[in-house]
Amino acid sequence: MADERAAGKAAPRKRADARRNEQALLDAAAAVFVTSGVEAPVRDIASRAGVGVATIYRHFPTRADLITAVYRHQVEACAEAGVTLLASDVPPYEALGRWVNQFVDFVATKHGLAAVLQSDDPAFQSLHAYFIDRLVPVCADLLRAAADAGEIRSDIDAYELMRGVGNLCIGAEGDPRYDARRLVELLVAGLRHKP
Amino acid sequence: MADERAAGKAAPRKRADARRNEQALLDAAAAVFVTSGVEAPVRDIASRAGVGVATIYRHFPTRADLITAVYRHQVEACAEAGVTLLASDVPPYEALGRWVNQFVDFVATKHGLAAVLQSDDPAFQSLHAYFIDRLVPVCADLLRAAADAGEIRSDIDAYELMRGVGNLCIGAEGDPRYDARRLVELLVAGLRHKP
DNA sequence: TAATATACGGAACATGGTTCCGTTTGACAA
DNA sequence: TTGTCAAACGGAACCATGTTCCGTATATTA
Repeated sequence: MADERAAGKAAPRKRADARRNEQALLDAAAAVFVTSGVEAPVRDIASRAGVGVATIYRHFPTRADLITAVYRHQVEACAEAGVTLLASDVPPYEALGRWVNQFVDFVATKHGLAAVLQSDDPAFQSLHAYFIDRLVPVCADLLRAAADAGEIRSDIDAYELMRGVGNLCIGAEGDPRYDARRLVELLVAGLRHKP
Repeated sequence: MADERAAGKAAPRKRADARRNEQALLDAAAAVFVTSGVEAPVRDIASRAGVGVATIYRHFPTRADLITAVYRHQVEACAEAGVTLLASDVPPYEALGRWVNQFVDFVATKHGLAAVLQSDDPAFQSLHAYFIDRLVPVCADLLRAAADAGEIRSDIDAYELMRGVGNLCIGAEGDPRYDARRLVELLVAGLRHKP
């Protein structure tokens, strides 16, 4: 957060139009993501924001940066919710289950987000990394607590679980026969079977 | 299988070069899929087969048709293995588990196949449909047998389970920290928890 | 108000799927 | 064997999308 000051140089104030456009882009992207999914054409986002395409790249060097920026708040909220749950008096396994459900509710409602999170397209690597960096430690804590309490098996890695849950969210929209929540519940229930 | 004869008109024998090219394309596609994944550029497949790109579309109207053709044998084998397992004296839940593992071994080793199976790109819809049509009924039988034997809960649909398993296979290659087999085991283990 | 760095827009480029069209060729009959 | 022609072919052309470049416009500050 204090990165630029830490670098020792006073942060040169951005031009007003630049700040305005950045916000317009975030708003436009958020709106377009809702209707067309996170893989919507860049041009759509640009025109919705009333700017040229280059302006997107000027503010968000990679597509992943834009997506990250749009969802940053929610990812942070999710991470914090995990910490809160862990500190609460909810039993560890239930805390884990609730937190995972919250994560699923977040991801599964963002059209295409889950797919892009697991995509091996290098353009999305940093997005994947951000989610992993931010959420895996939280998940690990919840997982450890439940394991320590003897409620679940202890041979599953938090990274692996997060990937699995993320994968289960793929295509969760638009197919009434597929309910990601139910499958994630199944997966989490599987944790209770000690090997 | 007897479709063209059923239509009443004698099947006009294809030209020799056409048959030759079709086979060359299947071979080339199989080889390219191994090295570059099923989303390899069409041009790569064409040049590997020594034909022009249009020849691909002439033989396989959609990309999905090509992929289907390449993997048809293995999908059939998988379906038949399920039938065999069901008829064997392996206990139903174990039969289900074994069959699912076999499916995972198949899908998770085909780079990009799992992702494409769940893609909402209409170009791949028929591929998705083929897998579903062929495998869901088999899965349903195995699932029902296990449920009837009281070994698992009975509120999970075969379609949903197959989608879940397929999803868990996404990105299974190239990430040593993610083992699709282990997660699928977890999911299947979750079936034993009666709700 | 003038000078300049900053930011901008849209054209241009790269890549990949798909279609079109003029040319080639296999099959068959004379 | 050769002539005919529908079948099949190759690759250029077309379209969509991500990304970069460059000439222009403008916010800022002196």
